[in-house]
Amino acid sequence: MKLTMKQLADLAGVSTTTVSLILSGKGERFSKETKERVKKLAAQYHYYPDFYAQNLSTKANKTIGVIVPDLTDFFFGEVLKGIESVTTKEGYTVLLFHSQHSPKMEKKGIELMLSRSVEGIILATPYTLEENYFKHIKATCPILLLDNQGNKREQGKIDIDEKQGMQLAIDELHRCGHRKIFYIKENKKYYQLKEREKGYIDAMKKYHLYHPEWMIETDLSVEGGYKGCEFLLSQDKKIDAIICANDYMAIGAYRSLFKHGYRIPEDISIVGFDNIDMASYITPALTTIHQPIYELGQVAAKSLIEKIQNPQRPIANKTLEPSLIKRESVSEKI
Amino acid sequence: MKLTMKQLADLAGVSTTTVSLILSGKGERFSKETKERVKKLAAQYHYYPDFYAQNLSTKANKTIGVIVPDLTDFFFGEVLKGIESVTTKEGYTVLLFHSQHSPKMEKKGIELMLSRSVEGIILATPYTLEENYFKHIKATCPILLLDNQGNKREQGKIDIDEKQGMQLAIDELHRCGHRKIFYIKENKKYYQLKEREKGYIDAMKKYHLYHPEWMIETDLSVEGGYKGCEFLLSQDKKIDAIICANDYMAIGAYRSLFKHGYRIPEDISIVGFDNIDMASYITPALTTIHQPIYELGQVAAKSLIEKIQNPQRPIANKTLEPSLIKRESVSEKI
DNA sequence: AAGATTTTGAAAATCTCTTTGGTAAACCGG
DNA sequence: CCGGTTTACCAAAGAGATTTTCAAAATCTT
Repeated sequence: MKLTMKQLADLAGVSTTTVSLILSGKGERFSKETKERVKKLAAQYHYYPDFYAQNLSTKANKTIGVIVPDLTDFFFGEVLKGIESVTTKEGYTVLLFHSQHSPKMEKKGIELMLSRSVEGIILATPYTLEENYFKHIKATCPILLLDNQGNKREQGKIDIDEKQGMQLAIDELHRCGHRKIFYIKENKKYYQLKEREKGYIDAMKKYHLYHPEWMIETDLSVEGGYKGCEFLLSQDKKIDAIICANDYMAIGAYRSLFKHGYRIPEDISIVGFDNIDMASYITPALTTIHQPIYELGQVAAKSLIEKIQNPQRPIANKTLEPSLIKRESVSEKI
Repeated sequence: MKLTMKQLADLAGVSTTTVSLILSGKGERFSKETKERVKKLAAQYHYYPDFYAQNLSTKANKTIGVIVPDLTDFFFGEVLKGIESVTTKEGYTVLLFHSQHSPKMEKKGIELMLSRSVEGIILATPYTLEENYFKHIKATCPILLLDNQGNKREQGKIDIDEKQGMQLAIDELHRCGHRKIFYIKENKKYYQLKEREKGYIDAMKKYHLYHPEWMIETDLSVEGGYKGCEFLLSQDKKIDAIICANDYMAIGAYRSLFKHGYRIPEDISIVGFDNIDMASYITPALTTIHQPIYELGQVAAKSLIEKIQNPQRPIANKTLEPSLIKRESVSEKI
């Protein structure tokens, strides 16, 4: 049912050369009539070149591969949007792969990318890649690790300074007069969370406030935040403020606090982490740490495209800075 | 830098036929040594066949194309997850395209899909397709319209009964004794929203409660819901309940009501629409209409794959039923 | 009008794989 | 030891584009 170029050429009474050159805009040298006849027929029959055949000869497909563990996660969704904003501007197409949090799938994704000769890869997953395999990929096409494990690669790493974000949160709480600052955390899943925890510990030590038992471990989800907060309240401790490892957890904490009749921020202050959309919509609006995730995606895509265009130049490592978004969930005690 | 099959064959001292057959598992007829030698070399050099060349000869790529306007929208994200859950089970790969709410981009996406010889297409965008073009696509590969405009195609349409959802909401409010039921709506963007509005009008008429001025038009967003509610409150009318055209708007309405000191649901009841994750996390948890969106994606993918496997059989139209999720935002007045 | 030049378009090589149709060597029964 | 079967492998023909090279026709020069 699909027309080949040969068939179209026969229809127009010309050779495939002619069709190819005219349709790709390189055919000024042909007579006006020929050009128009070919173009008209192509449109009429909805002709479009076969992508596979095209690639086989040209090898320049203006495609970059992006591998993420989970699209529905706010973080990766945002990163992807950032990436797409620059790729579309630069005329690149994104080939997306969804590893579903499985390192095995991730490897499959990389193979998929390589077999499709993408011009570059952005790997936004948190697993460590075997060193040899990484080298092999790098020999084939540029690859960029986004917010990855923190494994000490010499180049091609883009991330956010998570520790700094936690500093910001604690500095603000301290400035507002809070001292008993608890942390609802999770530490299995991602490298980032370990960094946040380190940040908490360092900052609390800085103010001589560090107590290991002020850290509550739970799941990284609304439900987890709820449970963590319930546990905390059950202990009958005096609480000034709670920092949650992400905004979802903070939303869970809200639910628990409301249930027990606490007022936010009058009784207990809350700080989240990530600045998801919802953070500004809940009541009271959540004070949180903004992670420049969209920018992270943009910077990554820019770096990669630059590398594609100048293969000899190395990809610079980049670390972006988070910022504090003050809203309504922290009270000024002083 | 990338090895071709020919190079690998030379390395192993065999022909490309041999390599091809062995690596694709169709080479039992070769000697054990040859098989092992080839496999070992392939692994050692990380060989994988060029996807484009492969497709050029085989034409069976086990890929279906999915076109959505916006990935970050809850609805499309959920649909995509539903689709992927069945495609991966059936061994199909999804080629995703993001039309960014532009009909022009959408056409480009379709062309992309066709030029890559996908075996089928799921079009999840709300625009009407020119009839001729639609026929052309259908002649090339199966296509399925997901929750589309409601344009009267004879086949290949899958959607949700939005009107029924609104009925459910109003029946429940009425049952609970609410009479002054307002509707915060938007009606420019999607076909679905028009259906919801029709559903509101029909159901209100059924109970002889219909007043056109009880419908407030605003944007389809948290911000829009907030503004719509502010406007409503400014009118000093007696309000029993507010239905919002989606959950985001309901979250906006919460914010406005809290600001003015109203209690939900004691003073005013709220019903949302869509059942997004957040709906169960906010306080009070939002009573809403669950749209079987994930299932919608699943049904669509199943239908399409069935069509691919039995091309002669037509795709059945399907309409899924929404359901009421009772939570905490509606009070029982009786 | 003969030779040079330009215009127009076709033939053929190329890209990498799959698959069909072989062939050469080994083996086997009689 | 000869025709027939197996075993183990290869050559070559596609698949549908792009692109270089080359040839015929038209036009220009003097």
